[in-house]
Amino acid sequence: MTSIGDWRTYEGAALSPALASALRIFVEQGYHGTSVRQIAAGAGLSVPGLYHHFPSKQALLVGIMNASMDELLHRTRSAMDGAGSSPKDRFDAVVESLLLFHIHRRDAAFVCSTEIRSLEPANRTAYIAKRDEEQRLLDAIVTDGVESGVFDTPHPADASRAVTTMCIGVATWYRPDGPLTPAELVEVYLDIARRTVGAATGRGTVQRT
Amino acid sequence: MTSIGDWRTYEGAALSPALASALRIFVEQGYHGTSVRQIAAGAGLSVPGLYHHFPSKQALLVGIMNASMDELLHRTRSAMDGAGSSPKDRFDAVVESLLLFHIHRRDAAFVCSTEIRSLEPANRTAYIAKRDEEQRLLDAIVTDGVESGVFDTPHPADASRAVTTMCIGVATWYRPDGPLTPAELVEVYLDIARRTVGAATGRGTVQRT
Amino acid sequence: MTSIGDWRTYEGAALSPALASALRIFVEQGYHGTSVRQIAAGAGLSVPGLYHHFPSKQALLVGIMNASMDELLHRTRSAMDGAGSSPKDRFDAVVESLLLFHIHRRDAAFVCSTEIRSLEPANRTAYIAKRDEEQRLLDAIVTDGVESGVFDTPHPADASRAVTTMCIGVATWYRPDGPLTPAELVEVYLDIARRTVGAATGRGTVQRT
Amino acid sequence: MTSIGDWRTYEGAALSPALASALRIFVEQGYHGTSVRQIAAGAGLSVPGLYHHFPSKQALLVGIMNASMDELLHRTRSAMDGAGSSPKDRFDAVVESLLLFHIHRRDAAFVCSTEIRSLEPANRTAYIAKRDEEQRLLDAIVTDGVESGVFDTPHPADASRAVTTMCIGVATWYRPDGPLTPAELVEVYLDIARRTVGAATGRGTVQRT
DNA sequence: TATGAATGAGCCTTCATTCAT
DNA sequence: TATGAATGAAGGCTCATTCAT
Repeated sequence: MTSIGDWRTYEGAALSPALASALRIFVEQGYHGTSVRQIAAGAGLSVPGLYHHFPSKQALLVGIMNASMDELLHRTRSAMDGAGSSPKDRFDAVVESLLLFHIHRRDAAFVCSTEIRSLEPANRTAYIAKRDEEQRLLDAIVTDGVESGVFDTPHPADASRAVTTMCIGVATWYRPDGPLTPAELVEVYLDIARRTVGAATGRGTVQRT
Repeated sequence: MTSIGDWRTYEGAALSPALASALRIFVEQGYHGTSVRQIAAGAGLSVPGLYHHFPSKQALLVGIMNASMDELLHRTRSAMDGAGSSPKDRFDAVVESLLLFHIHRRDAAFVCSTEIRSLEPANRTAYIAKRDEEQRLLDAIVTDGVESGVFDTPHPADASRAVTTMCIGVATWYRPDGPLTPAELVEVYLDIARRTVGAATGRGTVQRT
Repeated sequence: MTSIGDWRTYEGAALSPALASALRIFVEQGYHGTSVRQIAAGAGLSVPGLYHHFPSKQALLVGIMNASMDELLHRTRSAMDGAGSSPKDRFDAVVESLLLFHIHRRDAAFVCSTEIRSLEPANRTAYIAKRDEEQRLLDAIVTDGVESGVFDTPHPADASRAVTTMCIGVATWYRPDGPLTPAELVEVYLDIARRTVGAATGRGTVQRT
Repeated sequence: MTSIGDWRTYEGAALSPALASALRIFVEQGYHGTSVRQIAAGAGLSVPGLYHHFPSKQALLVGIMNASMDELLHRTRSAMDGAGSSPKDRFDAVVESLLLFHIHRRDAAFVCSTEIRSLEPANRTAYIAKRDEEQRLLDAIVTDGVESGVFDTPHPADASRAVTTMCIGVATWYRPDGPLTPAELVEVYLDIARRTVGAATGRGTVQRT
């Protein structure tokens, strides 16, 4: 759906009513705190009506989490593809992609980071593979940047994970009606992220001691 | 229990059997995914025996979360008290305190960051007040450091939160049998955290472009 | 379909796909343990497609049980008609008919003896009338044989029922790939049945004490 | 409970209220046609109260069937033990034991013969082993009697099974308020059973052809 | 004719909690 | 203090059946 070039564009998520209802309530009450009856009611369906579309409550969670991670992976790859070969540009693209996703798909991203343990083993394995794939995209760029000298950190893997962690954290606290617009948040966090990996910021804010 | 000076020392947590059992299972299954029967069995108690010590399942969660946040606040204040007045030293002390807590109280910290929504409103309000109090301790130091010129970031509040976020994230992935000892992890993350707020690192690793 | 003379001949049952599917699953799981969805799937139909042919699950059971009992009655009457007037010959004919039916219509016969209680009252009444009619055919022959002195039992009604019971029981345990061919089983059970009603066997195996 | 000598004595079955209720309804509606709610109501319990005593609906069925078969085995062995070494006496004892059981434990016996397929695989295997053990007790006596010349049948195994089948069938139709007292029924069926295996009856009812 | 979609009722089971002993 | 027994409410899920298309 998202082709190269529009990885920055978010319109209303295309979740089915059932998934959208499940997502809404999972965010507020968690997977185990949510009843199928609530999900059905939120989707304007009877319980068997809900089961007509999804075979189980677990399938709803899997549907949300896999669709989200697939979208994130797709967008991140698009961002990388459009960013050229410079590690700095590629780093910026991936971080921006992470940030925009966690801003505009806040609920889904929150559930993704919160309900991994609620996935049944096979589903968890599959999901984690995708999540790790996403993490490796950033890892490779950071390693590349350090090796080519444009990044400067003695702990590329830890720095990469720290960047991911803080971007994921955005889904926990960001509010559209808060003080930061998405663009402002991206600017702020890009600055922080670049520092984390030792990419000099445009304004040269870090001096030698 | 923890007096000034030993905020770095962690021994076996002093949770009662009931709280310890609840914590263990909450980590794996979440609050709503855990039954009172499981908790009682894990504590070697009958169900009414458990209710003799705690009046409800919610009380167990409150007990875990409040005790944890109290301990963190206490340790962090001890760390600050022993760090003198330099913003850099105070920053390092608070970050190290955060890291050690999320390493050594990993399960409790994980539940604290995961189950806020499972708290009943009054309990949630009280807990969030403590959590914000902890956050403000770091915020004040960062602001102070920026104003006094030893830190350099245009976004002190966001940087402070980012540092907290990445420290909290440690509880999600740290394993005692992993590649990093607690001391090594502290060193790595202190480096990352200092960069985030523009505190020059000891080795002057970042140059101007 | 079965005319006088071929009451011994069994070819593939002429059940419709829906009835055949229902029968197959009723045998394994019982009427109440079988869902309409399973029946439809087994018949290669959608659920509404199944309802196009049969108005209810109950109608499927009625269809199986009535068709089976009608077939048995028809075959038994054909057997009697071809057996002449001797009570011994008539007895043998009816017993053989019972046996062949419970061998070749094993599944249907099993359901007939097992699911009477699953019939709604009106259907049950109608079915039991047929079943009793079948039983009376044998009862009359036994009584006749006793009165005419060719059978010797002080309990004709009980003996007749015992014979029926053991023949019905064949449907429970007979396996086409077991040690007995249908013809052998008929021979064995005819011997047993004759003894039951005191019809001297061909080999005069029983002596006075 | 039943010691040698009182295998003929039946007093009120010692089933717990839950098992008694389950049995009563299983007889009328079958296992799958019976709801746990009905069983609980019939036992004067709430549904969780029922589950306090039995962990599942299946456990109720297993409880009924295993207890019944255990009782039958025990009574049959007692009957054999008290019957001396003569095959005729031993045969009579086992058949009488079978008959009395199917008269006085009619409901349980009916469920035993009807709900085997409702047992989960492991439970079914265990139950069938007991049932076969019971059958082998009679098989051995018949074989013994044929070998020693007091019984006369060319098909001892089939005759033995036929006897068992007709005794089991008693549970299907016997009514305490019917025309036969238990003692009369035993007399009638003992006569029929003896004929089946070619044991001469006391009154010499069968002649040579 | 055939089916995707739907539903009220009910399934077995478990929940957090209580209370008599 | 500790527990066997109990319960109203709710859990996830499936039932036989219907209907618009």
